[in-house]
Amino acid sequence: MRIISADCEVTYTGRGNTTLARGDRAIIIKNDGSIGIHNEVGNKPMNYMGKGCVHTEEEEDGVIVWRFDSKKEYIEIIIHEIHDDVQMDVDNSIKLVRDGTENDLQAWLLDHPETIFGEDHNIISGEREYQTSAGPIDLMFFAEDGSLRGVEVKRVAMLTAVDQCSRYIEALKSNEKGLEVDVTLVALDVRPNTARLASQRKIPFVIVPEDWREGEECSVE
Amino acid sequence: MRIISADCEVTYTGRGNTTLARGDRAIIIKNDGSIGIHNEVGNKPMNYMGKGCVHTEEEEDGVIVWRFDSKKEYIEIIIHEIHDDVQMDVDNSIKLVRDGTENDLQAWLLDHPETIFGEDHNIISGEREYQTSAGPIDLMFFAEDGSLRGVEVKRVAMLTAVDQCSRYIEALKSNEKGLEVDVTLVALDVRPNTARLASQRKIPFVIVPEDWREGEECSVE
DNA sequence: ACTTCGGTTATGGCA
DNA sequence: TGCCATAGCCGAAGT
Repeated sequence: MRIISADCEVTYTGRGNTTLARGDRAIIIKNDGSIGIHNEVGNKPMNYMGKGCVHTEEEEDGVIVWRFDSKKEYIEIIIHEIHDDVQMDVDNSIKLVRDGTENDLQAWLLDHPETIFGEDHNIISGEREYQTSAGPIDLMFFAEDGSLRGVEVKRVAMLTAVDQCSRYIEALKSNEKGLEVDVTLVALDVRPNTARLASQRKIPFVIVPEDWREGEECSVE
Repeated sequence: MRIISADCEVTYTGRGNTTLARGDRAIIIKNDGSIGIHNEVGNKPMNYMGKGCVHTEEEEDGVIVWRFDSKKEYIEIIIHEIHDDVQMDVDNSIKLVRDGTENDLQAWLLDHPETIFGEDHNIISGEREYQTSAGPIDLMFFAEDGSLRGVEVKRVAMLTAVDQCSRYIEALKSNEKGLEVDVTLVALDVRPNTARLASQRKIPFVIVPEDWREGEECSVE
């Protein structure tokens, strides 16, 4: 990647419009064609464009103009002065390994329905990504009495998670007529407003302890 | 900011856990204490931490270990070799100016209820951020006949926007008893699924032309 | 190509 | 400070 320190001004046009007045910035141009213009605060660039944009350069009235063009977006940088310009070579084949994602939590919950429904539950089986007319629900458990017990899993549950549950209930009630149906919200963290809304709508929610995996190892012993 | 090209490996612990095997990366440390570890793809760092984390450095068994510590998060970088290490000074006082945001659209719609309700509307007045028990709704218009006509504004409306409308209707109906109430979804783009859900729930929606501001200038003339 | 959804979302605004 | 909603969200997976 190429990293440039420059006195510059930036205009962006595309999904919105932005202008950035003249000043010193760090410009990062990566090999995949993505570009970011950084100030001294935070990880997000002030301006940016995704992979695959085309970089052109020309001189107009004594200043250099860089243009970055994708189909529907456009950045123009007026370069008044370049202070520094370095090249850094970087490995891009090695992938980051994630652990403790929502995906992991889902898989774990599938094997631990007692976390959701209590030790005396009557769940026979369960599956992931059960299809409903409102989209796939994270987990679906099947109980001895024939009832369907859906579960929406989140790391952090906010208001929209409750809305999702409502949509699934709506869909299941109209499609699985005659069957007993409920949907439970399960998360590591449920915000106060979210808990309130869930209660209002009679949607049960369960908070999973942060150390769910450690708890697992203990219970195995 | 300081930018380092280094052969390194990274572990992150906090909201989740990640590991990144040894390889060449670009490490950006900003003055506000944020840090990002970049590969050659995209604008997002592979690993990162927000402003205010504390940087310590020590040597262990011949390799250098950098630690970045905030209250609840933690990054450890094992530095095998530093290829390059540059300092770039950057202006951080100049703000990015945005235009055409949802905020601008809201302000414009407040002055143009006909866009939402048609030329023969009976709106007397309107205000922004009208408080409901489900949070503030973007716009509230007051009609001649005393009815309340809420508007949720989005640039791009997805399913969650419909859910928001439902929440506001829920809240308004229970708190403004006796008054006629409706909520309209207004956006530059309403996705097909979103339109379907809105129709199902009898929530009207309006698509504003992309050139709404230009249209304004024309109609003024 | 487009849509949908998770994310260590980040970031700003407001209570 | 904590909580909520937006974002030019990004990026990935499925269709």
